[in-house]
Amino acid sequence: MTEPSLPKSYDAVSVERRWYAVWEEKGYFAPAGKNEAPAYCIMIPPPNVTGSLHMGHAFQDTIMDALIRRRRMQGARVLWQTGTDHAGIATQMLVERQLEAEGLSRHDLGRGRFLERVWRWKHQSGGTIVRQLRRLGASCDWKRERFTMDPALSHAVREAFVRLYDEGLIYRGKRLVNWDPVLLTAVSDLEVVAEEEQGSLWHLRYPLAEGQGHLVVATTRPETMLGDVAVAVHPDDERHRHLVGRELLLPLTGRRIPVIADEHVDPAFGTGCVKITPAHDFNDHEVGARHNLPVINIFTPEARINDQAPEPYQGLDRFEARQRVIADLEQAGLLERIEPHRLMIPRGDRSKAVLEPYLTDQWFVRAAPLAEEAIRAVEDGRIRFIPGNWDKTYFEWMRNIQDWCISRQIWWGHRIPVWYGPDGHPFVCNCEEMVYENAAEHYGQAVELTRDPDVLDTWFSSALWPFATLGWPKQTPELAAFYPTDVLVTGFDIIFFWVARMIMMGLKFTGQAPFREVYITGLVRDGEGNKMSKSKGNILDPLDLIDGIDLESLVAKRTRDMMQPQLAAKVAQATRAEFPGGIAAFGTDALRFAMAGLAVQGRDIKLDMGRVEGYRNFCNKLWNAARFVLMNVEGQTIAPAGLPAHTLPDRWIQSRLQKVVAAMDGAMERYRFDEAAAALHRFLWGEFCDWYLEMVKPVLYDDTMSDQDKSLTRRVMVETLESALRLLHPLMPFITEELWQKVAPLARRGGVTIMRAPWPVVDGSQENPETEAEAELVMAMVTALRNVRGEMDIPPGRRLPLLVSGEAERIACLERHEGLIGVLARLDSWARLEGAVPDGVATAVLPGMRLFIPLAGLIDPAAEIARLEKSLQKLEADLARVTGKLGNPGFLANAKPEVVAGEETKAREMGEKRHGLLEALERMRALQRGPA
RNA sequence: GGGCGGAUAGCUCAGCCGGGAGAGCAUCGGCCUUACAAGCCGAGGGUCACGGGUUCGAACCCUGUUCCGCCCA
Repeated sequence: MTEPSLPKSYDAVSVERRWYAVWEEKGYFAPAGKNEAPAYCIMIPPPNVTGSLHMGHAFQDTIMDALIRRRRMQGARVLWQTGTDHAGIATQMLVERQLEAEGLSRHDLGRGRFLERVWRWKHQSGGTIVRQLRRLGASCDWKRERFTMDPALSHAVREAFVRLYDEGLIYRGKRLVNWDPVLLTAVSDLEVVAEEEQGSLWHLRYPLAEGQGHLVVATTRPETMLGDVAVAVHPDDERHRHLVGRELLLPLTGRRIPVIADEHVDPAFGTGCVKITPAHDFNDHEVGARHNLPVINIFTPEARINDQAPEPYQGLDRFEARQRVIADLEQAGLLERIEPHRLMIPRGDRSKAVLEPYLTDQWFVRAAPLAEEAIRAVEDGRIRFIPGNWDKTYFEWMRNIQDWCISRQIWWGHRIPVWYGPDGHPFVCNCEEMVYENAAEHYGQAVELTRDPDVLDTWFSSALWPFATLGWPKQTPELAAFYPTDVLVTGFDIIFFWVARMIMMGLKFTGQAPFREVYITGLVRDGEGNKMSKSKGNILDPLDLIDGIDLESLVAKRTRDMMQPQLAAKVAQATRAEFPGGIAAFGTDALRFAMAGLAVQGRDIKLDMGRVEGYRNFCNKLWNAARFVLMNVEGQTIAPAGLPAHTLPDRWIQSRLQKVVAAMDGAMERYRFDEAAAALHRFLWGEFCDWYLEMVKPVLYDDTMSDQDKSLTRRVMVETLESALRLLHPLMPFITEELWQKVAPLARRGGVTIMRAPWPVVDGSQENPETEAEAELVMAMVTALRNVRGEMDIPPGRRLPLLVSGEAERIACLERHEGLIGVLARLDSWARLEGAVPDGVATAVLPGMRLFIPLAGLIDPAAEIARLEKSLQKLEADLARVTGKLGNPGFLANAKPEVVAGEETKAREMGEKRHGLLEALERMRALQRGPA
């Protein structure tokens, strides 16, 4: 052994920083490999430019990076396309908040200067998340980083718009849309989050216009009565049928409105009479259209009452108006009652403002025609969801798809490429100069044009991401090489927002689905299973798990900038309870391995900190295993390649390595990252460290072993480790690179980085079932002896004598590996049992052999009896089950022959073992009854 | 109301085609054994939510029920 060349424990932080910088600087992330090599491409779901890294990114990016690194090692030309999106509303809100702090609004600056200001923000602060992404070890090609507002992508967006417009797939129309009265923009259906909130159901009396009597309507939004144009009842509703066709006097307005019959009314809800406000309710809008009713808009864009309502209400905010309307109705004796009611309130996903259905001119994508092909692409398997059942969700949405409102009344984003002539005639063009030419041609003279002020939904540009980032609409070599991409890795929460729309746009503009597979991940939740959110104060920052964080900083971080500051104390308390010592630094590799280990398909994952810590320990274990290998190999002779291994441990570990390579490939191909992590963990810790490195010690340290044997073992040891490092690299890039740099030369493997080292392939010539069986017997003997030692409280340092009896081949095996077994089981000596079993022995029964430990002084008969009885009890339960099965004629007749044979073998071995245990028990009992 | 998923050891989760219930963490006992105490050796711990069915045989397949979560309306 030489002086250790590695520190005694693994220090993740220094290693990670160093290697990432090297990789990036040397350009290892860029596509490489020969042109004829297969291409492999993953598009990163572009994170929001205002965002910062969260657990969802850590999870998904780990998976993407693992896929990417493995393919790269397999020799593919690999591109992980990265970038960010411009997050129209979020970014604009952020910059507007900054302006607000300076006492300014965007209108004070004007559109041009405001946009300059946003760009300035982007250049200064927009890179947070991509810097953080690097800390995860993400091997994306930063040289090709894209932003959805880049000139090239903006060009693609305009081009897409124009083409869709020309085909009639984009149109402008006055429609009821979801309107955000705070942000003053329309949003799409998907940006509405409807949640149940406590409200009231107001019962209002509407008097008949002619004669006595009234009718009672129930509403959750009394203020909208100012815009009522009818009251509807169900045509079959006996209670109200006689009123259909009559007129009501709409209170507070003096308007006469009809009572109509409509199937849509639910007679069981409220009073069975529904007020109809077509301008402010999606259902009412349809009812109104069916009955040719007028549409009376009573709101300003800010959701204040406009001049369509009676004067006293004008200018009131919608919530003030509600109070006022109720008060006035009550005064007029028209408020029958108020009951508490839970209802769904639609809020904007960014502003959290209560949204209004609001009638405005907007741009829409006609989605149904695009959806048709997108549905087919999944139906016929061009695109496959993993897990498969997500296709149901996709189909359901696609088959009921609504037109997509793509215009936003904000400034930050891709401005709609439409200009209007003096008479309002629209000119749609990708290029501003051309538009004026077209207009001049249209009008026969040069004219002034006004550009549409709206911008496009950010998701419109994201939908083009897979091909726009590769140069579309130009037919670039990148597009030819990497499109369609191979797999998309993303969360189920954006299947509609993004996945579905990418599929539609990809098919439309390239004729090909943008990816072949879609791996859908679950959400990362906290240890209790709660969704992580700022307001709950349960966010865990991946970087805090990597670098560690002290308690006070964590508390401060979680309670900073809370939307509801009154929750801060609670959050602080919960945080102190959950992380009394803060969070330890686990390192990126441990975090990544945990993410992979938890990545079970079709299920959200609860982040188990114990697991992350366990894998931090695994890193250290690996580190020390490598340290041990290096200590024993550096500066020593290493057998030449090609010389076959011949010791049992060497041949065993080589055979096991083949199994783990195959397991790893299988798991990765099926996107079973949990299995991949488990296979590597089991092999490295459970086999390589626990057994192989221990079995190697007798070889390396025994003076009677030949130099050639030792040099062979050194070679196998270092080769196996080197292969294992390559297998582990996709999940743990940093520690594997650090160790590989030292290990690879000793394993005579060239190359500058493990990133570009070849992916291990199964070598059938090293698979060896006989060796594995022999090793298993050796290990079984060692385990049995350790078990006796542990159960009988025999000090670990005490060397044991051993007597054996049994089948000749078993004993021969012991004889062949006596050195190995002697060291592992700490034997003093062993001998074949001649004659009767001596008194006072502890017994272990293995298939085909019995092990006796004659240590009269150390063996407590009572303890040994207890131990044997426990073992016997367990055995008899199993044996009963097996004999029961074999005694069942149905089983013998129907079960597969190999199953029956297996059960018979089991029964034989168990019977034998039972026999041995009973004999041992009898001997101990005799000893206890009367010492001779 | 429709759809999807979940219920397995104290906790977090595996368990492929039906054939002796597993891992990590936690717990208990013993160890500074010459890579690693972030470690080593050993042990205990499960009515596989509940009922019915199919089968020689069910954690697994079918069916019903309960509870939990998510999505859509």
